[in-house]
Amino acid sequence: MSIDREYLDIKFLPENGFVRKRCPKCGKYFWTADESREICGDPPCGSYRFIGNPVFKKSFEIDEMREFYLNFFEKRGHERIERYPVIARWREDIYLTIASIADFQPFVTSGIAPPPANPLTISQPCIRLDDLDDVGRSGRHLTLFEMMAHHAFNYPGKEIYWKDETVSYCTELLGELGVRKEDIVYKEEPWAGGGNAGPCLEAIVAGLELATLVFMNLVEDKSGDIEIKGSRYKKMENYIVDTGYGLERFVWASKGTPTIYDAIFSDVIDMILENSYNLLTDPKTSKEIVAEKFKTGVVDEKLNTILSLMEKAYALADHSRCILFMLGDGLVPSNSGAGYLARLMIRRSLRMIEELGFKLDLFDLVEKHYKNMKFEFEVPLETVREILELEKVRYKKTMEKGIKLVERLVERKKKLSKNDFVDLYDSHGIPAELAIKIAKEKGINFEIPSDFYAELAKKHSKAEKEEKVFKLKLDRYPKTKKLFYEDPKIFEFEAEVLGFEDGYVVLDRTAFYPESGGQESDSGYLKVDGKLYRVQKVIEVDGIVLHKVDADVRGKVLGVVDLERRLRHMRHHSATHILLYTLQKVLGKHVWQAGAKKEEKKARLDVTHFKRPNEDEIRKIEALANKVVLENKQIRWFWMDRIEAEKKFGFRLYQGGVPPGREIRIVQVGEDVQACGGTHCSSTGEIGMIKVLRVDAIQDGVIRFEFAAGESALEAFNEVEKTLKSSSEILRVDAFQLPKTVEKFFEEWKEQKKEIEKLQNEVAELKAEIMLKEAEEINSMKVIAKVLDLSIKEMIKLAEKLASKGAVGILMSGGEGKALAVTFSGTELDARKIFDQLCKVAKGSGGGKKELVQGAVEKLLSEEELYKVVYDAIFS
RNA sequence: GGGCUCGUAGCUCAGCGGUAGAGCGCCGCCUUCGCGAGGCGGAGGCCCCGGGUUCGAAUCCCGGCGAGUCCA
Repeated sequence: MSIDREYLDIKFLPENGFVRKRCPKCGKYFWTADESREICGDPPCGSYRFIGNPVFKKSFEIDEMREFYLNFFEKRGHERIERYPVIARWREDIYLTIASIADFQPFVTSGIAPPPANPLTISQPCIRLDDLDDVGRSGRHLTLFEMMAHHAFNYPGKEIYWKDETVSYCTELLGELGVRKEDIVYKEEPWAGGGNAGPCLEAIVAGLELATLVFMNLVEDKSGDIEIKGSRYKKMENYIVDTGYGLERFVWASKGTPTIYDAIFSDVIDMILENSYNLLTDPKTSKEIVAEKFKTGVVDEKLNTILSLMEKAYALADHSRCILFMLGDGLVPSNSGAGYLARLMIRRSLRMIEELGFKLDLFDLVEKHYKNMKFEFEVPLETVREILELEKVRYKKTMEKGIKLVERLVERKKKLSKNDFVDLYDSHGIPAELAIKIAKEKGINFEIPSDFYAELAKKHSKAEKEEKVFKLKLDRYPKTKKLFYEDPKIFEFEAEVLGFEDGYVVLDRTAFYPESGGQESDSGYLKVDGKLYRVQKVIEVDGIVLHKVDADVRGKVLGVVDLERRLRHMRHHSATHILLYTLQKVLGKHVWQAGAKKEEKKARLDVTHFKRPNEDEIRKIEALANKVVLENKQIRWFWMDRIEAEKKFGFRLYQGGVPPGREIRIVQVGEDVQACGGTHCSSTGEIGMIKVLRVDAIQDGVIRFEFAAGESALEAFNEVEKTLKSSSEILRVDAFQLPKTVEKFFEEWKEQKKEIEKLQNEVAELKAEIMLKEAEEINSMKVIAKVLDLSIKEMIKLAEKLASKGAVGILMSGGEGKALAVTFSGTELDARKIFDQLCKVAKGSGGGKKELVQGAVEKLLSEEELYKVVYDAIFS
């Protein structure tokens, strides 16, 4: 069925008096029960008609509206589901939760895993930063909004409900709120997102799109036969009701306020207006000006300043709400990755606070939202405060530095090029507007170059990286049986060779652990007919384990895993779980794994945290981790249904990434629970001990812990001890005296260096005086030509003194395979000319200035020869 | 994940192949009844670290460490 025809089989619509029309303005089809309606009414084909004229029979607050909605669907057989975090931990393809359906992609929507309930209803907070610039200005854009939804997941042979019921629910819900069906427009608008697509009806009331009813039955496929918004899709076996009802829009429609912001967080807006120095009018007047704009679309020029500030106040109210969810759900601000989105929002807010002259803190607004919203967050408000405080300090520092930079630039160049503007923003974080303001204060006026933003965009548009694919055809092999999952302590096994592909042996079963989850692969050997073949590397592709071996082995083999290496990996892997658990305990719930690697000699764990832990914290972390080791807790692993595991343990499971499939492997180390495919010790005691080796900030917001467990820890200790010992032997002091001794030596070294310089200076002065006395005089110039045994530095010093006393000449000293030379002149004669003359006699090169030249020549000359060079230079 | 910028005196920075500099701060002296201010003098540098190129590197190239910033 073509996508256009997908709408024709919805019986509910014609049965209830809806007719299909085509909008003459936008050319799109829509359904209406009002026979006189000609246009779809969706802006720009129509305008908002509910402002000052609410469309519901009563006005709702956010909490009431949400409860009304969820209750409506609960009464109709849907199970209510708790919200998911706004940071999409269960997804690898997006950072933020952008829709309620995102909660169930990709495993539920693709049919691999069952939904947590079916049908279900939820109100999911979502963050979208695509229209960031419109927030505050348009009156309707938000960065964070709640998408209320009901979802039904249909499978072949098991349908819950489909299009008819969905449209019927929507009509009924709106009816209960007081909207006549004649006032609803269902507009046809194909939908696509997150790898899925399908036909969709937008429910529009009084010009406002209140809900989107998506009938998701397509999946992205390069060879698919349906094209939507530039991508190709094919039909899915299962089909899903994916609805989205904008909670904030419902509240807005129920109140009819000038903007959506006034409807949902008016008290936060009041807090901003009442505390902003730059908004000189009283809040009431300011609001009336805005109301006027949205009612008539016309604004008095003189009020533009107030309007622009009001837009900022609205945006700030919005941003602070978004920040609360970002930080509350555990996002740590950073200069890269998902954390940058948090920093972006915080910086925008801080800028607006400055522009408004808001005298309270960003945190005060965040706290106000927190108190209003009654949401639960994993990260405590106190941590949010600390993070915001740090970000504020950082921002101020950047701005101060930037302002000085612009001032210097303007003073020196007296102008700013387009490149300067681009560079200031891109490399130093100074927006063009600010640069212009600073330049103005310096008395120089600029405009933002017209193509400034285009230039920025150009700098950042780069070709997409190519996909890395393993080219081998492995379809014909069955998935390898993984013995290490049955027992991680199987180190010898018998297996059958199934094939040999490009240097890799495929077995029917294996105890070799392939590289994954940051754990390096096993090594060992395969024994065939008494011959040994080294297994150098083990990888896994689509469930098939590949063993890198030099020879094409066949038949039955005995596999022997390198025991020592594997045990070390297991200790490091179990230790990683303990360390992460400890870090979350000591530093807080915002700590998430950002990467990990387990090797033979050491392991490393990267986690999100907003500042470098101090020495005390590190020792505390280390001590607690070792306590878990000493308690010798049991380590267990088991397979579990993915959705059930998520329900029971939360998304904290997905520290090391999101494993595919319906069932996931859970590893429990003491109190810590994670989804993990690695091999582990059977109890924490087997780890022996955990020693933190070093702690680095690999980027803002990400801290790297390098550590060693078991015998590797011992080796690490030995390494340090060895270094300490050899150092202390050199200095002939006890190791404990090293810091004091080294400091003493360093100080002495510095002092002596100074002393030597002083003495050299004095010596040069004396020598210069003697030489001057002995100098020959030609054309009333004192000429000196000497062969000495001095370093280049000493000669330069000497030459400088001679030149300053008005002499000219050459100093020369032997070097390895060459001769060092310095020419100098305290007269009109150019020392470079003397050096050029010198090079005519002995090949060499050098350079300097008129008074002093240094360089080297091929051979050492005699003093007579040098005199001649100087004469020639004088008389040529 | 990718791009860009920066590491030089206690601080803010200049220098960008040819003997390490400025302003502020610090110390001493002069001027003053004293303070402020001014004048004169001085101390204070592994020019982030390690390689390379070069007769010569703070300066150019490569690698590392540290800081900052923008984009996805």
